[in-house]
Amino acid sequence: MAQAPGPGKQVQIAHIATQHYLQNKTRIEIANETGLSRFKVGRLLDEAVSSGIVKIHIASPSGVRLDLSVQLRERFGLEHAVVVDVPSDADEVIQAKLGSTAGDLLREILTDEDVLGLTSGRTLNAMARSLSELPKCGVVQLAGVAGPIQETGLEIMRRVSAIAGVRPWTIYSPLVVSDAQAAVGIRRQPDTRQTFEQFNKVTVAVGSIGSWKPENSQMIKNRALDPSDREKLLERGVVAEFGATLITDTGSVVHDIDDRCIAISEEQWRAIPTVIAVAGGPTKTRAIRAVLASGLLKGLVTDAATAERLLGG
Amino acid sequence: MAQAPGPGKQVQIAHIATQHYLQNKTRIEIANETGLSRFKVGRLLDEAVSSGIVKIHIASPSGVRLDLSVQLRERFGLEHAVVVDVPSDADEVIQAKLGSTAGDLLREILTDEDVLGLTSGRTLNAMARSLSELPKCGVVQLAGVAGPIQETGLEIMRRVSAIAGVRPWTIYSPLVVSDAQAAVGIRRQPDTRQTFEQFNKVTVAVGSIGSWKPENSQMIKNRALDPSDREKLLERGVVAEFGATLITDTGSVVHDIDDRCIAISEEQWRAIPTVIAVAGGPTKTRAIRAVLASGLLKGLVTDAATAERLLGG
DNA sequence: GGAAGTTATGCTCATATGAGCAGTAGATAT
DNA sequence: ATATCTACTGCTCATATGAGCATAACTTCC
Repeated sequence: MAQAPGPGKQVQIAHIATQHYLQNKTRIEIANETGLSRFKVGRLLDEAVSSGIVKIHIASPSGVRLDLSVQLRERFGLEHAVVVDVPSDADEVIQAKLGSTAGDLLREILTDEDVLGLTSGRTLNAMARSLSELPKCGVVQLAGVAGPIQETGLEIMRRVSAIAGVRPWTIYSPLVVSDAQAAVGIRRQPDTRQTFEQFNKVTVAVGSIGSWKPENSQMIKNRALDPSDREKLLERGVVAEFGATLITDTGSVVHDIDDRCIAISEEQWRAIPTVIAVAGGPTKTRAIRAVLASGLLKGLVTDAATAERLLGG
Repeated sequence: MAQAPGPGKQVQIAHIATQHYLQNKTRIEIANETGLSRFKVGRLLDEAVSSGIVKIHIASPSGVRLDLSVQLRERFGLEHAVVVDVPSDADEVIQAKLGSTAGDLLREILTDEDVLGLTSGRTLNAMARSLSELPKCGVVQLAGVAGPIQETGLEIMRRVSAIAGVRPWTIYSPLVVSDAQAAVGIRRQPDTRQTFEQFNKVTVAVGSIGSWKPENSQMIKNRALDPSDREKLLERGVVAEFGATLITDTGSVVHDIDDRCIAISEEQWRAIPTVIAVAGGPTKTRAIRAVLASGLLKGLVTDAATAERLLGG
């Protein structure tokens, strides 16, 4: 019956493992130097790993949590998952870090043949602020203005298109309006109509996620949604919004107010090859999980604590 | 000009490295699954290691410091080097741990075709106490009694030979005597003479190391050595003793009192295929280094702090 | 826009390695 | 001491991999 190896054998294994794993010697070279057969060297190397003498792990030398990123990507079937450590749980700090990370990811992904679509939000504002260069790609606003005027999609659009060196396709409208008729009127305006016509050309889209439960969203605060609207939507199970697309815990899309939103539709999201959400923090976890469940996403940029909650649940 | 990879590429590398190093997939399997060439997968795996994304290290799951053991073995050209952590720097604690580790090593190494030679000392006494089984090998005492009666080679000999199930070859004599004539007389006694005749049959020897500078030695306290003897030997550069073999910092053996010692000679040590010293602690480091420099040793059992001092200096 | 320099890719062929197997060695039971 | 069982070793042959090279792609300079 096999026992735990004694100290002498452990040191022998460690010595052979050092030569192979740290000094890149082949099993045959090690066999020649030690007088053992290459089969025996192979078995000792297998034992080095199975016994825990050799430890191999994925480190994160640059601040990107590669271990969590790989797990997130496999768990949720994503093409891009980037998880970063953040220095604090404050929303502003998380948004700044996620924004700059998303900017780094975009610089890697985009070519001048892409058309970039953007929603609004503070995280995307932070991303826009961190960017210093982009290829000369198209830039399209995917949704009307959700929040207060100093953090609007307009500012994001201005910055990003200036860096890319192109004219932006913008939407001078709120995200939600009072009724469907008003929305029809807005969509009919020439500039807005032309921007909407660009939606089917978008190849890479980046959006932030709004949380309805717990409430951490610019859209839910929009005055065009009165308290009874909100109540109804919450009763229908809405916990998240992505652009103006409302999503429940199970990933179902709620279409109740589609006709009065000035934004990309669910169907149009699904037609874009690469859709990346940038979101994090304790209050956003449920909403992120809901959007992941919807199948809309091909990518996610988030913080480590959120990734752990997503992976743990 | 090559830059640090962006987050997307880092995650790609981490994903491929996870599949290869942690899930044991071949480069060809990974290439098939990712659509990359096997050459590209190979290059990314190389980059995973060179960039620090993959970390491989030698761990010590069992308490034997394998990393230090391998370094000691390579640095000093030893066949056996075993380094263990000890819970404290107290001599008794170090001796107990080193003794039990030496016992584990002996159990691994010895067969019933070996003849085991032993010196005396508290560390070997601890080793003898830790043993619970040995093969039926010969057991030979290599040196007379150096220290106080309750920690003599006699006790070690009794225990070890009882465990091995054999009659021991003993030496009922002090390690050093007053003059060469007395030594001749002692060596002429039948039992002692027969034990000396066994020295050339010893295949594995284990000894502790006495330190003369700083003073931590049973031998130096022996009354047969008067103060002027000690003074002279210290002036000759003696810093260590192994059995009764006196050694300087450069590894030279001092033969001044060989003729009045009842112990194995330097020449006889050198004829033994496997010689292992068991010693540690702050006061023994210089002495251990000296004995290593002598070339007498094929093995060493020591503690981690001592190993670090030996490797650092 | 074209030339020159640099970086990256996929290839060939020799070498390294793995998996299943037959034979040997060691351990246990009688 | 012998028989039986278990563990270990070295082998064959198919597959995996590496190193140097030629070619392609990309970047920089004019």
